[in-house]
Amino acid sequence: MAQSHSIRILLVDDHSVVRMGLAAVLSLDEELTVVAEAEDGTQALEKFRAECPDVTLMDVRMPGIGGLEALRSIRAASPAACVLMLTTSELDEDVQRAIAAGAAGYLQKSVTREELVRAIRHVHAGNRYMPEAMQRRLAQLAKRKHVSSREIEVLDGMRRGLSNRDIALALSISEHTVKAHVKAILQKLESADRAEAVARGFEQGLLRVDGQ
Amino acid sequence: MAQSHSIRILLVDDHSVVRMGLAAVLSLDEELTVVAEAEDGTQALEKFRAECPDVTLMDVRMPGIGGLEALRSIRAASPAACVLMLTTSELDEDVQRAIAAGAAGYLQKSVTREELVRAIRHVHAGNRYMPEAMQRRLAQLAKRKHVSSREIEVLDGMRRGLSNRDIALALSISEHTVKAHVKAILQKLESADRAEAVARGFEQGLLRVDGQ
DNA sequence: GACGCTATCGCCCGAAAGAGCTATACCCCT
DNA sequence: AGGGGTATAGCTCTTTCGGGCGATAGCGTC
Repeated sequence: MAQSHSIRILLVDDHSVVRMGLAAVLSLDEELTVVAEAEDGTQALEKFRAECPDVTLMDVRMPGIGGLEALRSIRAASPAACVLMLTTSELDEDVQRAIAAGAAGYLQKSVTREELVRAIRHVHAGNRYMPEAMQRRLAQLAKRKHVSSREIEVLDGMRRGLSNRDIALALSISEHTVKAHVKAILQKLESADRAEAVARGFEQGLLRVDGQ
Repeated sequence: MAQSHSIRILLVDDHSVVRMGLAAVLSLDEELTVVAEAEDGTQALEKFRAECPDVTLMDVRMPGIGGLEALRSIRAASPAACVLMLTTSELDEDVQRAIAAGAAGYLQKSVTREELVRAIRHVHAGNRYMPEAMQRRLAQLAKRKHVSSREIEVLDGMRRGLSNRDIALALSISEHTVKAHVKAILQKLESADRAEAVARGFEQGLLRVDGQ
């Protein structure tokens, strides 16, 4: 079998157009072979198990089980899995999470053919791949204060227009505690009031349009 | 020339991967010819002028001059232009604006090859093309109360954490007027307070992560 | 074990927000 | 000419918010 020096690739993206684009780009290189495609996280895990690809190219944002969860599942099933994450938007939060979850690299979809191929070879060789723009973003991200999960629950209450008291009721804690959380949130997000905090939440990917 | 029955197409998308995917999809059909590609709004207008394509496939969201403005420019230059807008997210606000700006149709990037080709033929024949999902979205959208541009300015002030007085100063109007606007915004967006209003603003595409 | 971070709970207080009410002037469309 | 939407402006009142000042307890790390 002459496949030993061929890089076997799994494509995961909910947009068929993007899958076709990636397939077209990759087919130009003899060494790269797309062995399977998936259009959501569940399929991705199935195909991964079935094909054991050398490299997985996966969109971060997908309906249903998102790319991040799929990444975690894959890495759980096969810790050595080599997964390159793709993103349209550069929603910061995701980059960090993906790295933490063991992504081998992170790319924007605006990537050129050359860089994409380079990235695939790079991660296949066992390295990490992170474009400069992303690195800068990560650096910025690292500067940001970490917002705890409890605080995000409170922030989500604000986003839904709840008063401190209502949030307290919803979370079964005292209003004073909620105020303490709100205060911490405003500090961490450098916001003057809850409205700005909610805006920052969206900007930083802590809150999502599609309802978390 | 046997080109009379060939549909000449201009592709506009900032993601090269997507352009290649579209090109790959379209090349499967003999009748469809991609005559040019552009990766931003400015280029789109240039290429449009140079090639006078029968159909333009354009992404809504692009860096710099967005797809909507490009659409307007093209329609201004050539009112009969046939432009199909493509979108990743289904950010509601844009659909409506694109229709208003004279788009011949609206597609999501998750579209199948068949539907894409059908859509192109359809609009080339002079019809409008709007998938059911989009139509439903438009219907929902129509129910929403229209937020005036002045109100969006005020909403943007809230998003930046400004108090009513600060917004008043920034817009050179009285604080009372700002309060009136805020009240109108809360009503229209069915929000309990400014925090929820800001959240709705993001959800409805009135506010954007990338800074409007 | 000490430190840091988090979650929890407490009080006081001034400033801001939002509800309720009214009113004028403008523009566009019918 | 009239009606609907918008922008502007004013008033009062109650609620909420956010700042400032605390405190205790748990959990993980160094």
